[in-house]
Amino acid sequence: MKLNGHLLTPSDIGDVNRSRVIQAFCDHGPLTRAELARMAGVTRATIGNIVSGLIDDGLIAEGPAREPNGQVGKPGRPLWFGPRAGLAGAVTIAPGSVEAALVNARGELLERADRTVGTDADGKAIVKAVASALREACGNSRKSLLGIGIAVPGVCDTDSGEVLGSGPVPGLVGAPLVATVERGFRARVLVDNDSRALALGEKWFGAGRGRSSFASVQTGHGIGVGLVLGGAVVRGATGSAGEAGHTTVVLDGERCRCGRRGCWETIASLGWLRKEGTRRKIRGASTMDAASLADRAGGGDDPAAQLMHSYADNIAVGLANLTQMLSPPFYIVHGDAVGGGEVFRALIEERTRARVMSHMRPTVHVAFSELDQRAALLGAAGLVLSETFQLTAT
Amino acid sequence: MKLNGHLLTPSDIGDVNRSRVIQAFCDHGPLTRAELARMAGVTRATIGNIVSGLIDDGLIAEGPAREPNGQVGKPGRPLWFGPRAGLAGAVTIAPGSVEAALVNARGELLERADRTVGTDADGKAIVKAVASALREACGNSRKSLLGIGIAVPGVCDTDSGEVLGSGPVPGLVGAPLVATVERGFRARVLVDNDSRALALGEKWFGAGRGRSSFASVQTGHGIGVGLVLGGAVVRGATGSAGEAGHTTVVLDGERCRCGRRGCWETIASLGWLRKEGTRRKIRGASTMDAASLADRAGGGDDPAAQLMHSYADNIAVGLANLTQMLSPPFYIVHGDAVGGGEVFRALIEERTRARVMSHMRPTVHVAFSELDQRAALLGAAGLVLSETFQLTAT
DNA sequence: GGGGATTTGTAGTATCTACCTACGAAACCG
DNA sequence: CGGTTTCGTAGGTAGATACTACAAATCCCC
Repeated sequence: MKLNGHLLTPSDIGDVNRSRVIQAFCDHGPLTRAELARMAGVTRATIGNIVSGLIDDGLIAEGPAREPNGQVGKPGRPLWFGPRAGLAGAVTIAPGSVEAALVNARGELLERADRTVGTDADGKAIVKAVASALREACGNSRKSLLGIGIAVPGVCDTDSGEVLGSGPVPGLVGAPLVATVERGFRARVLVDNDSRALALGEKWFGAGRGRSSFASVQTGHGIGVGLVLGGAVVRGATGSAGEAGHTTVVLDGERCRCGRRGCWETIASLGWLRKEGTRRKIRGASTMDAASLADRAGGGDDPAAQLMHSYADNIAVGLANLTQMLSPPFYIVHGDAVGGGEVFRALIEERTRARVMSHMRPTVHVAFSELDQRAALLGAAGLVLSETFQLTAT
Repeated sequence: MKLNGHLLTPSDIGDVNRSRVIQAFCDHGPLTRAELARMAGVTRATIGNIVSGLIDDGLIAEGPAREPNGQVGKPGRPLWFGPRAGLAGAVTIAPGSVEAALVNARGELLERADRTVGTDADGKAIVKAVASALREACGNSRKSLLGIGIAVPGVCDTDSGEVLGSGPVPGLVGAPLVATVERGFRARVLVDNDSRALALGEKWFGAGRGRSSFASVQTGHGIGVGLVLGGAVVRGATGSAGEAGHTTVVLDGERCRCGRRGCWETIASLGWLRKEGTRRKIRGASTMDAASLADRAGGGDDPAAQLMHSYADNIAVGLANLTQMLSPPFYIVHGDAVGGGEVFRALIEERTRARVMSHMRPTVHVAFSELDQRAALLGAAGLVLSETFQLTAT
């Protein structure tokens, strides 16, 4: 029986304020003390005290004075993360492969390493590959890591560090992933679902910067959602939130690979696209994706254009449901759909707006992620940053 | 451009800690300083300082010393809200009627008043009825109100105080509700959607006490959801979150009153129940509800039992979708379904578990609200408490 | 009946933090 | 070169909890 997460102590307010300043650096890039003070509505002296702590820790460094730009007054000294500040180890695990990286607080990937494993690899083999790739990417920086983040395709409980279920990489379930890496690197190790990691990547390094609420949507073979509400990612009981791909949108619809019927995935995944393309007798449907579909639709292929419309509309069904339920004002789409380009993005946005109640239409905005293939690794690093610099919402 | 909601100041930590202590009193009832200190993991001296501020404000009072109960040591003095502490005005607006009450921090309804208005009343008439009912319920306590909370059926933006849309009470849209009441009572006035208000009522005075995340589900003619995640209610952009009744669960299903197709409401509302009952040729279907259905099913009426099963299963479709998406560990059901009693509750819980992925089944718990007809008014009061005692999540 | 043990609530001091005011430093302008 | 503007910093003040020590109230046991 605890009182909501203990009480605040005077030194907590320092931690919180330092965290907020750090987030401001992530959101806005280099800033002078005076700029920070104006943003926060406090005096320059206060900001000076706060950043002096960060400078002592080596997280923040003074850049060279900005060249005079015609503005009167003493020019400010820009502050930002040093190139080796806020180092985090980042790992992504996918069927058949493991990737690791060393990421700094600027969101730069300083080192990368990957390993291939058998698609039917057991937990031991995967953990070994993770440790090996991490050693290659982060070995020299082991001492200065804030932590190591691991993004896993499947359900996992970040608090306990357990992987509870993973369709794509069954060997991971129950594997001593966190414990082993923690022992080997003597660093804090955090594991999370890959869709949520993508959301955290966007929050720290992408289009989610400065937004307190948004949804990140992974498309492709499966659909997963990472929700950020009030600045924090929603994990749910035992980390099982975000299985949006397996929400029912067609009661008594097609059988889904999860065993249930009419899941969103059954009408909005690559699997559906290819099957539907085949049914509509479109050439090359069995290897089709959003990119090739958009190409052909743009080239005047009418059946392709119609199929693209259906694909966007089916994706919009789930986005609309999310909007009705939670009304996050912003969607960041990852994965296959991004290949469809601006035309496809606009189509998804338009169809989503059409599918929500009229008064919330103006609030719907759909963007495609610009983090490309770095997204997953940045997400794993974001996991570490979010845990290290915990922000108490106002 | 602001730094996330300003920085924390030393005096903020007092506010936060006082708020947390207040929430502890709501969650656990009367507590001594020593009990609070143990819960919070701080010394008794610290708690003594915190509560002394609350005692000075008149919010908390020392009760009579507990009678010695065989435990050694000096007996503690229980502290709790005084009977006239934390007074809030509470208003609920429904088609044809307005209800107001004076509620204290204990969750007791000290005064009540109601007014009837025409179902086609315009904004002016409704606002007048609200003011009149409030004067009767809270007139004498006007000076000591923390604020006034108003629960409205429809979409409303709590920040701006605007009612943006209301199917049941169209006259409210755009009415100067908040401004008028604020002027008349010189108190802070907060308006929110009724489903979210129910959630806040449960959070402060019901089964939501002490839970950081849960979902409150209103059943009956329409379906609305109030989500509490991390201690805060989810409002979404312009307050439009919670329209779960209008999420698509049957693609291309029946036309819904909202104009779209296959909304959850089309298969899980009283309207569906009565139509389906008629279709199945069940006597008295046109006025049937969960209570009468459960009665007849319990009396051995097989068609009724089957219909009840379908009703529960259809409600479970939406709860399962919520679970897949957000995995709140706890559902508190209000409205018509509560009439179905324990049998119906167990049925909904069982069907929801059957409809979610296997690993999250143990996390699903469905409860019926025990706040009965007070729920809405307590929710309106909870709105005031939540705004007054803002809690920063850990 | 009385001493010891246990628990409760309250002083007083130390520590942490942001706030406020004032000041030197560095640029622009005329 | 002086005036103006802006930037960063130093010193004192105020608010809050942490810690230690102490008086008070009850039970237990001899």
